[in-house]
Amino acid sequence: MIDLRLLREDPDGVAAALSRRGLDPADLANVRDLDERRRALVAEVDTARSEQKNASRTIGQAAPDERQTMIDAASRLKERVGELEQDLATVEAEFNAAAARIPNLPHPDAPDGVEGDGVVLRTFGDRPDFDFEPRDHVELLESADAIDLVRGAKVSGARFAYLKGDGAMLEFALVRYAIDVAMRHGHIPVIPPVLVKEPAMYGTGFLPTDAQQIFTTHDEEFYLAGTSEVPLAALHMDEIFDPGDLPLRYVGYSPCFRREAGAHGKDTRGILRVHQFEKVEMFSFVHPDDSGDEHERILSIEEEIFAGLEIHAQVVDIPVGDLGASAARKFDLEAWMPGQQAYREITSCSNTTDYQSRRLKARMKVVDGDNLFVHTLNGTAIAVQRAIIALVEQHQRADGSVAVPGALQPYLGREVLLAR
RNA sequence: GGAGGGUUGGCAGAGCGGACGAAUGCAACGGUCUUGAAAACCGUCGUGCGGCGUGAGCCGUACCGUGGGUUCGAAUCCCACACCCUCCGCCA
Repeated sequence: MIDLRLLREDPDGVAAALSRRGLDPADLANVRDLDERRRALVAEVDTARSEQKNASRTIGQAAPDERQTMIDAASRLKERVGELEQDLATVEAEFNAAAARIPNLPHPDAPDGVEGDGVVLRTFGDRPDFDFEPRDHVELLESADAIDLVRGAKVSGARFAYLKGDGAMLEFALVRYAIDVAMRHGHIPVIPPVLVKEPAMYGTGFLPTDAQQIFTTHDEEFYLAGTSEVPLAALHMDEIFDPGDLPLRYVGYSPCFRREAGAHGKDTRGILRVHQFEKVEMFSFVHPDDSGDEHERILSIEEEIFAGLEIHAQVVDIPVGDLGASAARKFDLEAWMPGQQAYREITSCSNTTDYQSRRLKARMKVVDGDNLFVHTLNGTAIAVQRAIIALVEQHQRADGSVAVPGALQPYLGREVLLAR
């Protein structure tokens, strides 16, 4: 949710910022109009209710013979209140629906452009240079029986896979490695629920905008979280932090569910884009002044994790046109994938400023003045399936086996993987 | 799945139709006293929305699990749902 006070005070500034990400100015004008109508009606309702309350208050002590006329008068005021309340409810519902669709204001430093216009800030690690024809992850994993895509499709359909043998063990190792790094940086480990109720989805900004991307249960009582960002953010919904509680940092491990509607025919090979994957996700609640620093901090942890895995990747500043509804700024790590000869997204970290906290009502106590909405940030520590692709493709050897990077060896108890 | 009990401010806990945003205690915060601290005493002490001063403040309104209903008036009465606790069944 954007800041309505800011929209009232500086409508042109807000419109200018949001036009960078392609919002129709008419949508914003509509919200402003509904907000004004809403406020006018609130004043009317409050006044009417005040009159009604005063009228009924005096009835208690009134003499018996006066009571009936007073009750009649109060009844008429009651009707008036009822009518105005209905008008208000209608306008408020319209207003809420319109306001919920306005995305967050982009950070001034976020680059212009749409998907593909990202700015590469830096790269790390060495791009592997093979003296043989590199295989892609499907060949590498299938030939070592570390993955079963055919039976994944038989049981669950397209975009599902079994990880087995070394593939399964690789997941456990990567997850524990990533959690350990995040914990070293003060993040509290969490296994969150992944079936969540509607308020958690609205609160984090995935609804209403990304409805086509989300699985629901048959009775539609639950939504399947597409990332543990959802239950981690909602963990503190409707709460007021003591300033001493912040920063509050978590690292969650959970499966992630995505419909991938509209991605038909895209990335159909292997496990790059699947309906269900596992992810270790960092999440922070911070003082509003600190979110810029926290964003850099989370990004640096991601770089530490992948540098430790000796994976070559680039850091990309994502353009405003490619931001999710709740993000003000986003950095992705894109790893080199020899099987595709391309850099592909393996992590993503976003500063959502006060957009989620405003919807979730996660605030911070302020002694002199209004309580502040905290800022929230999220970032991938390990997206298991994509990390596996980058790892096996970059560290593959001529015989199809994979050299395990030093940092992962203690977790795997092995120096070589996928050997036949 | 069956039976019963519960849900009130940060916590504990009263209130069961008429001035209740809600007694009281604890915690917290400010002050007096003290060399300092404790104790004692005095005061403050929820959140949202709307408005005014847009400065600490003031006014109105809403909120006693959630949503409906009855009533001139609901924390208090009625209905539904959610969650928590206890017991039985099932289960990892």
